[in-house]
Amino acid sequence: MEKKSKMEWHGRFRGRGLRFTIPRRLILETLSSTIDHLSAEEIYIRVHRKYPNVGLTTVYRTLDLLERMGIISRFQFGDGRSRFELVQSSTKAGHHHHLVCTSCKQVIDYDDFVEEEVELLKKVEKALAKKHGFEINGHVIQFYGVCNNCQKQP
Amino acid sequence: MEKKSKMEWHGRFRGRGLRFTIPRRLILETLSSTIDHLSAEEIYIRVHRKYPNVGLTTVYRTLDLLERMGIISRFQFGDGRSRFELVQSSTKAGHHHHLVCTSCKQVIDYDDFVEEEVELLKKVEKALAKKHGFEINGHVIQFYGVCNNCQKQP
DNA sequence: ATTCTATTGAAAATGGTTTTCATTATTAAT
DNA sequence: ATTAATAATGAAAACCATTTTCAATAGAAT
Repeated sequence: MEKKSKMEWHGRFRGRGLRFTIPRRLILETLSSTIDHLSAEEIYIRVHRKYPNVGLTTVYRTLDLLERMGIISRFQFGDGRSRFELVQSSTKAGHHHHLVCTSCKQVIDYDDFVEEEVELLKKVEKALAKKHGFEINGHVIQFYGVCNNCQKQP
Repeated sequence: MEKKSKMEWHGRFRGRGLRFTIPRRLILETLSSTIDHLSAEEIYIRVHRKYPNVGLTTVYRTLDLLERMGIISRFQFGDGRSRFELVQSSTKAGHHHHLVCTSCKQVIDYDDFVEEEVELLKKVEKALAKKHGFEINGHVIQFYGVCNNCQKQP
């Protein structure tokens, strides 16, 4: 599994004439080994612990690249920074949507109704793609609210 | 309609011990008179044209306030700045969702399937609110893709 | 008109992200 | 393996949307 995805990744890079470097591998491994929604800086810190001569700049550049390659998704939850996770294709297990507390910024992944949501979204996506000539390759569903804990403390 | 909403707004401010000042009125009028998703700076420019001694700081502060009051919604389409529109309650006409071109950043409002979407979302919202103890007060549905025009030019 | 205090504008500070540029490292060819 | 070509990197500086600070101003109740 480790090996397999490593080779998969390597192939996706080489296929585009890109190099599968150490920083790129470490960033992908970091994202693979957590369910959290990490920010660029959080990824930098974790990568940096294992391999101290990786710079924050490279993390930003790599995240942009991975997003353009369709390997990771970028989310904005309202705390002023982008957060990233490995793409969970909406047709596969693991795909989820987000519930965000606008007060403490915590994010809960939910998948309770994702099948239903995705089913509808696929229909909408198809219609919108046709109507507006778009090539659609992603979606976001997010609920915003105030979590249990934040409701108590004013 | 102009007068009516002006009085309505005035009431909502006074009800919270807030003042309905000239900058606040102008910002609300600006948002009322467009269907665009304006950024803080775009709002500032428009307000500034009519009333040059309104500062950008005040625009930011007012937008934060209006969002907290539930009068406007903030969206992040990925171009690095927040964009705002008057709240269109999901139960009322005018409510729409967004289709975003990740290349040129254009945003298309669509309402083709919004009734269906909102119906499902209400069900999900209720379940999530109960399950996680959230008080949910908003949602985002966005599709991301590449528009007709951007597909042509590499 | 006066008082109280919410609100404001200007300037400075903040903080996430991007750019610049000289250096390094990966790959394909030798 | 070496080498040549160039993709990728790190550090520092630049960038830019947003926030903070603070003294001055202006709503609203009296």
